Amino acid sequence: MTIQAGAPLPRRPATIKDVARELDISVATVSRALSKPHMLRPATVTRVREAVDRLGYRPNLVAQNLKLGSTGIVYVVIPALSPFFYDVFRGIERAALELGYSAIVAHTGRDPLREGEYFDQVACGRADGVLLVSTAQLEIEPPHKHTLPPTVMVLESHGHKNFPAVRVDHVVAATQATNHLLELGHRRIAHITGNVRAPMSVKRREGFVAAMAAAGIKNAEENCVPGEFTPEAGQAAMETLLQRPVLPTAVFCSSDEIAVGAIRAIRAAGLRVPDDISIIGYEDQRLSRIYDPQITTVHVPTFDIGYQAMVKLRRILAREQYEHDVVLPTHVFIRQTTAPPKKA
Amino acid sequence: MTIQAGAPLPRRPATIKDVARELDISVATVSRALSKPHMLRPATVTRVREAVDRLGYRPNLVAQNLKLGSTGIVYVVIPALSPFFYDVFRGIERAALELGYSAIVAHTGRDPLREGEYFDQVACGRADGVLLVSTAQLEIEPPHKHTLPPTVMVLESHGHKNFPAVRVDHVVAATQATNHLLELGHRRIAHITGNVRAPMSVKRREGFVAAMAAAGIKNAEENCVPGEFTPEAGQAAMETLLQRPVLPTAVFCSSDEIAVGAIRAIRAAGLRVPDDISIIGYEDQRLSRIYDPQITTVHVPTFDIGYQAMVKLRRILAREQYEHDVVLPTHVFIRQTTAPPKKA
DNA sequence: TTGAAAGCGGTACCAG
DNA sequence: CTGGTACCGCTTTCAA
Repeated sequence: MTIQAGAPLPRRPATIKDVARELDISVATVSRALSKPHMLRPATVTRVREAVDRLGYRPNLVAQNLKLGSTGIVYVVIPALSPFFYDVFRGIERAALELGYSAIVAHTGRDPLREGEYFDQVACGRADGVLLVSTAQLEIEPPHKHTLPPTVMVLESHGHKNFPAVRVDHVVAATQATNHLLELGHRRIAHITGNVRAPMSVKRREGFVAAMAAAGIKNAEENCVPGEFTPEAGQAAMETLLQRPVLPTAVFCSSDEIAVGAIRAIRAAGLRVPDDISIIGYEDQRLSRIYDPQITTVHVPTFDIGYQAMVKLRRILAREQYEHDVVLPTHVFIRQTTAPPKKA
Repeated sequence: MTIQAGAPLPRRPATIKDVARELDISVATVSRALSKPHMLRPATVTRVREAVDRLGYRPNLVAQNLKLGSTGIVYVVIPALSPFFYDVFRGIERAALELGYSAIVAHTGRDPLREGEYFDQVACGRADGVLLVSTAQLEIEPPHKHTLPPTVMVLESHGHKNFPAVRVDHVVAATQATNHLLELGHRRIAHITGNVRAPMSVKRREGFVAAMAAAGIKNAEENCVPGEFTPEAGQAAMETLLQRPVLPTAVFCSSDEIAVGAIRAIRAAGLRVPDDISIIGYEDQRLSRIYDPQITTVHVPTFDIGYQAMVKLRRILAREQYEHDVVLPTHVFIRQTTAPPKKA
């Protein structure tokens, strides 16, 4: 076990002045050699480059930001690190790369305080804008009202602030899921919701109930059982459902993770998916493809959402025109967990 | 569809000067009222606070950083956003919170260039240090040699640079996994490796071969089939294994995702896990608990690794003593995919 | 207790 | 083509 003494930090980094002094030229020249080489005599540029190498000089970005007033960074603020978020982030990142930005993930753990902090950081010049990825209720603290940075909502729209958004319509998507089940011939369809405090959960339930009503099935509310966005909650909710005197032939789960839990419960009860009960998930997480059986689910175009959100943020920053609210379409991806109901 | 005109960005944020002018006092006083109120007459402090509120003033962090020379931010640089990374990050975050830092995720997509860029950003004052989470081979570009920022490696040690690290010993861990199988009575044990370019893959294989040799089974190399860290690769590798004239009774998979693929292949062949073939994974990803059956795996203490890495980085930044290389223990978590071999 | 001013490390304008 | 210098917004001596 090697104990490291309070080791010296890397020595003071070279500054532009060091380079200027080394070459006995002005800092202005050094600065130009680096950012606008075409303005200088090639020989000068070369000398500067060499000195820069020799001294290991790197421009201090903080100073650069301060002077320029922009950072080329956007904060991607997310409530929770979830697999669902991957693809969204990939889309953001792709666009950021193309547009010359760095996208940095700021995780809040659903803590409104930290969310506020990150907004502050951005408002205070640490980044140029924020992409607010929402999968749950958001609370942006009032203190920031004066100086909210350029923001676009990703996945959701925001209840209170009227931020520009790139999102999907959960009501429509839930309707699609329900219709898929209906079209297979199911009538006794149950729904396991996500965390009811999350607006998306209530919208999905809303879509479910509406689709059922449109098919002539009233009081579908009674077929809804409250859950959370975890396999454990899905399992518990499915167990409740399995106790009822009359079993559903299909279940619309508010997320893929819930679906995984539901399937486990069904199997534990000695029943089979989809033979006895069909299951449809939501989100099209990687999990739904990996799982055995592969889960039929509502695909949310996460990559595109991320991509377009970043593009929109750029337009805002560049003061170009943009569409305030963009809604992307969802689709049902049919895989192995849905089938027509068994003939009784 | 509402087209938003090139909307005005939030108006120029108030600066410390605005506040000073508003109150007809000096900027120094404003600065002090905010950071060292005890130095001022309480009345002054109050007046300043009010003006700050009124104008919506927030100190510009960039300017503050420039002056103070530190940011309170650490970059968590990761090659790929993976579930495995979650818990590591949670640990980092917990420690960061306790120590008064913000941990920001910088994703490189395994692109050495971007990795270099982030290092630069930090070296150039955008953050105080970096936690380099490695799940694969890393290439830090030479140009940064002069001014590498304070860095600690997380999960791995670095082949070339001798960064301080908090990690596990993959050779030992692989030995544990293999021994578990051996102790159950298995002798025909196969191993599906991860991407062979990743050092961790070769270490795991090394541990496997060593454990087999120690049990008197020579040439275990022949039981190794190359894969990648994905379910698809795991499935393909397992299919290869299933073609062999004599089947293994157990398979040590280099990751949980590989295990998932292997299980799929086994089932597709009409065999059962663990009745016909036992499977052990590695990493203890969330997936291994969610999956049905739950996967026996080697637990890597991801949260602790993250936590301790952040603590170490703080010590480095504070110029305190620290242990250069910290190795945390791993354990086999026995779940549902391993059992004694069938009596033939 | 408060103010004036230097300076953090750059960039860009204005001269020459 | 190059140098001098003001300035970005803030903190912190040094004086008053």
